[in-house]
Amino acid sequence: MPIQERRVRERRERERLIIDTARQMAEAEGWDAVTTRRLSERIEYSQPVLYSHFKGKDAIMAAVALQGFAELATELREARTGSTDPQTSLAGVAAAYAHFAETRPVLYEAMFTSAVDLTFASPDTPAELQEGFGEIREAVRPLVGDDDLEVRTEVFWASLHGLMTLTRSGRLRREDHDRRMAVLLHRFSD
Amino acid sequence: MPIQERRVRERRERERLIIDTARQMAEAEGWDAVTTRRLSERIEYSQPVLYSHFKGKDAIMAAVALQGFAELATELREARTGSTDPQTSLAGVAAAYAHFAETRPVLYEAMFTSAVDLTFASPDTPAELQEGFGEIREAVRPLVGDDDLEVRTEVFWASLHGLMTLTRSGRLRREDHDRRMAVLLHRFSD
DNA sequence: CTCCCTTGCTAGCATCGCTAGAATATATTG
DNA sequence: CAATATATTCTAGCGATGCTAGCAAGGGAG
Repeated sequence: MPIQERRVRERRERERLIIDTARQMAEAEGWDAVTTRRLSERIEYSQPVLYSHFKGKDAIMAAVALQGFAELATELREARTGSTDPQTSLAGVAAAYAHFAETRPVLYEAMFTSAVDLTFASPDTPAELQEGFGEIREAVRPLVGDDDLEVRTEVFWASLHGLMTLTRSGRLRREDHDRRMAVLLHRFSD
Repeated sequence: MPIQERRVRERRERERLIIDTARQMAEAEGWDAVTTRRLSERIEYSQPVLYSHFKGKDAIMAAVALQGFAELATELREARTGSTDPQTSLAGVAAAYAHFAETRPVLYEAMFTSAVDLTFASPDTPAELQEGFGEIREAVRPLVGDDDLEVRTEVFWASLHGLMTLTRSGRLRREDHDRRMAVLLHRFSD
């Protein structure tokens, strides 16, 4: 019976609509403006349908965050494979990461300062999350070898993350961004 | 007329009471549990008195955050001056920073993930904020000299910050913390 | 045609940050 | 001392929030 199929397809499409609309609203007006009421109004359904798809608002943000992780991973991959020289490759990855955080602040916020229910470093970690970290790791590998690769990657990533969050919250002057990136890259170029 | 003096004194004491109570509640139950209603109940005053002292809930959190910056600064100073060897001194500062973030998560949250209205790197930056940064800078100075001192300090601090925020949100396995700290210190020890 | 079960809706709960305006206490006058 | 003026604090309520119970409509099965 193809009716059932149509149903599940429509349901999937509506779930996608919820995620996309939530993201659009957040990018246009910030996450605070994404209320369940306004979101349900925008998708032209009532509030409770949101809860038939997601456990709550946090779960919707987490779904948007997952999209963000996927996009970040592909952009990091492009940056990494954009050069054969390990130095430039790592610099490209770092720049791509920074560019992502700066140009998609709402996505970055959902990915890191909220969305606590997305587990990391765990067997059931979503693939999108592991990919992004993997790209950074593969960019770091040619420079440091396999010794402490995982740990070094974590520190490099955390440094990038710290730089971007402090920059975005006004803790670091934006005009010195390039100099900070240069220092960071120099520190991690054995 | 000493009556006026008593008044302003009592008012100062009540303001202190608000801040201390807010902090206690946050440390006991998290910031979400610190509502204006519950806070006013705890200090045995009505809600509007909070608004005669602070512009809003954010301002109360900012006041708590300021306490946090002061405490962090003194702990960093103790760690820095605890050793004459530059290496151990910097390691001590880093460990003290990490210890602060881990043992006072609620304070750290108010200081960094919220409290946006506290300006940094600005002439009107509160002294408490500058002191903390200053301690890190003075710990970094013996190792790197005066070249790019400011920028290098910013990167070192951001790395610490990134490590702790990612750890606290479950993005980094806690059991590898010491190894990550070792890597970070090694990276910044010329 | 009737029953049923899925699906979506209306309406409402509890709570939030915040505030207008009444009420109470304190101080300053006649 | 009484009366007015001035702070100060409270009661009550506004407009939101996330979320949910319980009802109505719709299509599929017998």
